[in-house]
Amino acid sequence: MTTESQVRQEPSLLTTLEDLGLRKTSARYAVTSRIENGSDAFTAEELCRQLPEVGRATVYRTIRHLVDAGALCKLPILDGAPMYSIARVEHHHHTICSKCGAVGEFRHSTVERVMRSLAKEIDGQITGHKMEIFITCNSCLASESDSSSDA
Amino acid sequence: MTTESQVRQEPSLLTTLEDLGLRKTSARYAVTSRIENGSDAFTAEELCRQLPEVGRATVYRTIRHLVDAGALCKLPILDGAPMYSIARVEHHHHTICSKCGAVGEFRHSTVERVMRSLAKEIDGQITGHKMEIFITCNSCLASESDSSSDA
DNA sequence: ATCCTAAATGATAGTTAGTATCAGTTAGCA
DNA sequence: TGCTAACTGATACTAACTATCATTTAGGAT
Ligand SMILES: [Zn+2]
Ligand SMILES: [Zn+2]
Ligand SMILES: [Zn+2]
Ligand SMILES: [Zn+2]
Repeated sequence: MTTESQVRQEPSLLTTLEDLGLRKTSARYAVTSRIENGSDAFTAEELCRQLPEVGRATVYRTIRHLVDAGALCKLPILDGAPMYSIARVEHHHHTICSKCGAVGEFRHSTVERVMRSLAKEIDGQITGHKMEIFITCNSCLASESDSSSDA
Repeated sequence: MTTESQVRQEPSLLTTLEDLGLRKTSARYAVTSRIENGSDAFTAEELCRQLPEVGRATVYRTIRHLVDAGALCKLPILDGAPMYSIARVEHHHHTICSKCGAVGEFRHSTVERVMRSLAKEIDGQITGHKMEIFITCNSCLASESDSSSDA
């Protein structure tokens, strides 16, 4: 009856920081809860704006800790500041809506299998990979068809 | 006898710019030939340093034209300025050596096929994808095994 | 060949995104 | 309750661009 889902409660980002041996401060509480309560991917500057009571340096430092710990993904959106999103699954890839910037996470064994098979084709030793799928998300598709019906 | 390779000569980056309706200037000649004669991927700032006679704004502008035209790839190396490399194949992906930054290009139909099959799994409409494989390149592997033999 | 003009250049100033410094504050432990 | 290393945040700084604009130039017209 003591299933894994009961034992392992969702670890908050603040807990992640504690587990790194870092102190539980009010600034860190503010940053991590803002990230967890926010609905989507965000940039460092956005977070700074949303948390004027926390110093910029602290916001950036906290993000860096979380990225290093693997609790946040850093997504390089070309032309502009990188976005961050909570890493919910260990190894995964991202979908990014080119219209609205919504970020999704996915994992598919086929992708991983193909990666392994590429080892033969590629010179040197593979140490990792990254992949982003660019999409127009459903809500952007919906609003697109709205405006096209006006024309 | 008039094979395609004879008709279609390797289009230089300067020609790419001309084809965009841009003028053939000495600054553009300097930038494009430096890129073509350089051996590997480069950053914008590197190019500026190598071409002190060309204004920074012009270097950046020229790079942007070439990226827009698809003649250069812009690679987001996390933490730092993006690197650029000449796009030799239409659609392709990159290998990046984490040790020395060497950039390679590859294309494999399996990857593209998997992408198409992912359409079912993913919400929204796929518009494109990107993929980077991180490697330790052969020359970095060689120098690694050198130093380990010292220990 | 020379003139004309829009295109291009490059010095400089400005912006954005992030890092370093460091005096003051605070968490967590004794 | 006090101690001290960890942490904070104001400020200054740097890196990587981007905007401005007076000056120069490519390339077509004559
Ligand atoms: Zn969207
Ligand atoms: Zn993967
Ligand atoms: Zn290498
Ligand atoms: Zn592809």
